[in-house]
Amino acid sequence: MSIATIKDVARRAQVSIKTVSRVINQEASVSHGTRAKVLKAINELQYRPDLSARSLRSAKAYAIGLVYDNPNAHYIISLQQGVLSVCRELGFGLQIHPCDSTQPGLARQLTDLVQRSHLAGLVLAPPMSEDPRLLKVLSEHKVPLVRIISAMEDPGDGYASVYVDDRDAAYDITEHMIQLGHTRIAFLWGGKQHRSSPERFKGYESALQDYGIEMDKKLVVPGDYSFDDGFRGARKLFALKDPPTAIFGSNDEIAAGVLAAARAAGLNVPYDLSIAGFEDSPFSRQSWPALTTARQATKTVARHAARMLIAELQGGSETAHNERFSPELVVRGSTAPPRPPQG
Amino acid sequence: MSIATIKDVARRAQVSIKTVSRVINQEASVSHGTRAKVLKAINELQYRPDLSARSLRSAKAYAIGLVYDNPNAHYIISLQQGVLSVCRELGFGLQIHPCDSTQPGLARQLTDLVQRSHLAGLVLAPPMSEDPRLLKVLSEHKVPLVRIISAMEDPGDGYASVYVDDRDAAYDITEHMIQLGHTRIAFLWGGKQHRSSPERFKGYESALQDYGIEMDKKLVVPGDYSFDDGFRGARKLFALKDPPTAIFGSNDEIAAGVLAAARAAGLNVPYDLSIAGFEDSPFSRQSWPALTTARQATKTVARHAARMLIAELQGGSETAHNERFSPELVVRGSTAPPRPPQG
DNA sequence: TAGAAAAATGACAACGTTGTCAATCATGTC
DNA sequence: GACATGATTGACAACGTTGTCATTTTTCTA
Repeated sequence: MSIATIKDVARRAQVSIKTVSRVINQEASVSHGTRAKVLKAINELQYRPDLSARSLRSAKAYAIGLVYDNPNAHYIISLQQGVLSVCRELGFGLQIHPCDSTQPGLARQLTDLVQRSHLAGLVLAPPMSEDPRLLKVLSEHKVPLVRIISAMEDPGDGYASVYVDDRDAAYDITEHMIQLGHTRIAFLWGGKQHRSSPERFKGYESALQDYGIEMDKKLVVPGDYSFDDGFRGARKLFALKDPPTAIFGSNDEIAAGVLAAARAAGLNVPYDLSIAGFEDSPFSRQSWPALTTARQATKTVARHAARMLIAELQGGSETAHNERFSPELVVRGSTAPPRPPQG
Repeated sequence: MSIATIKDVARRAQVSIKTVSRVINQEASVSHGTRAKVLKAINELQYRPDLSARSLRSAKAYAIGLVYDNPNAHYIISLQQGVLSVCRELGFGLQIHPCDSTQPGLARQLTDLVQRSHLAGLVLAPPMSEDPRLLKVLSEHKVPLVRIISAMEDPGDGYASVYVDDRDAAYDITEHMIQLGHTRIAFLWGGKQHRSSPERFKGYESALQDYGIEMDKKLVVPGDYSFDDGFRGARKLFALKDPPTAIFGSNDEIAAGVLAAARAAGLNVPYDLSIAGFEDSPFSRQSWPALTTARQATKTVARHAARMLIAELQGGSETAHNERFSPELVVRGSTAPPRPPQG
């Protein structure tokens, strides 16, 4: 049994190939009877249109690309799931493109990808979505795209974006700790490459400010979005004369490092030390105690990004509108009121 | 600036399009001078061959598919990374295809995928790789594929496979606990859908046997590859009159559940209870104590699977040879000798 | 140096689909 | 019943590439 083409269907249904094409593409002006005949033939032959031929001939595109560079498995899978769910819904294909954001030829690589694979456009995850130079090149090549970003004021050459309000959520987490009674709250920074890092810091900063707590610079530690930096940062903090009673790690992985360091130091979390993360990764649910964190809803965010991209292509609306998501505070067992002063 | 095609290159290099095609495809019999001229033109025009046109015309395929249904983010990312690294090396594209292994039309869906997207073949992850009915249909449709499996004797219709020796590794883990001095070692099962579950159990079983330890059926608990089942299973075990001193969870997620249950019950891991998992997921490294586990090297496995698939296509060797990987025991802080009997 | 073999090159069809445009058919109007 | 109108259908080119096969050029042999 060989593979059926549109010609085979046309022959069997006794119509022209163009008519079959019309039925497949749900174009108007096909009579009821003809459509039925064609559908019957398609069914009998188990015909499926060839994607290469289709995208070769047609100006329309039938796939989008998802571009990311992020070592975080859970985040990426969520992105993929979100984008893919929309793609399946709307009959689009998905081309994943993990890459190295620091690689020099990246812009070129992406324009090539779009061109060679006839992609309708790209969904860009951080940190690529926040790289002005990259965006400029893509814009010059007129590559349609939607950005997933974490800072509102981020310049984007007029590109549509899905904005995840990290600052707001970081504020909530800090506020939560303050309301528990903490005043010595440490902050562990995430990677400098990500726009989300300063955003989360700003949220932390302004919560302290709003509650009249002066920021102690010794409690603010630089680092990357990694377990090891969390571990190391926590040890530095423990060694202080006046150590913090709460630590806010810029993401769950950092918080995991802090948790490990706390346990290694014999500290009882949350009674000796409160810990919060950011992301609502599986780790945050499965650790003991489970981590207080901010739920990012990455899947939903990705879904919206994909939908916006496709809508933009089809509707052709020139107004690059943005959408905003605010991660939601999730309180779990890793945060509690500080121990009352010994006496 | 519009997009350059092979014609533009041919015109600029003053040769026929066929010659350009030959240069691109690195065919023999192109003179040195001509090749240089063509390459120059390609460079100047930033020409990149169109993948649709290429795969439409040519019988060769330029992409493979990766099929999985697995809720485990880390596992999937590793698979993707492994397969993708080979694809990039050899100039292939990758089509990911997450799916539901229990869905009725799956076989059809996969043959469609291969046909419509001109895929050269598929890499099948568990549990699809272990479903005889699915394999039968794919075999009938002559879909080239390589399976990633966890049981040697698994029938596969002559398909090549990469075999991960879960039984062996489970034996090692159990042996490790026995050598620490444990005799009451519990086993928490993984999902029934996965062939790996009975394999891991068999490894556990035969280690006990080899060391002359009689298996206590009360210490063997059914479940799925999930945190919750680990948590619940552990609580059941703790409630026994004579509880285990060590628990072997069929994967790291189960072990995470056990760890949480232990902490909730006030048990000190590893001194009151040893715990081991399976997979070497990030969790196992980041929990406290870090989990003793078996490193699956999924990335390497995936890389080999992809390489085998592509080699099979190109070499056309009919002998479906298999490859075997044995996960490696990783001893971390979650296992220790049992407490000496209280006196 | 003629002739043969081998290497290099090109003309053209073909892959399976959709776009363009013309042709045919059905329907309604007077 | 002739004509206009709009709905339905089909013939054919085109998308950008590679496969086939013929032709030209170069190299080797005697």
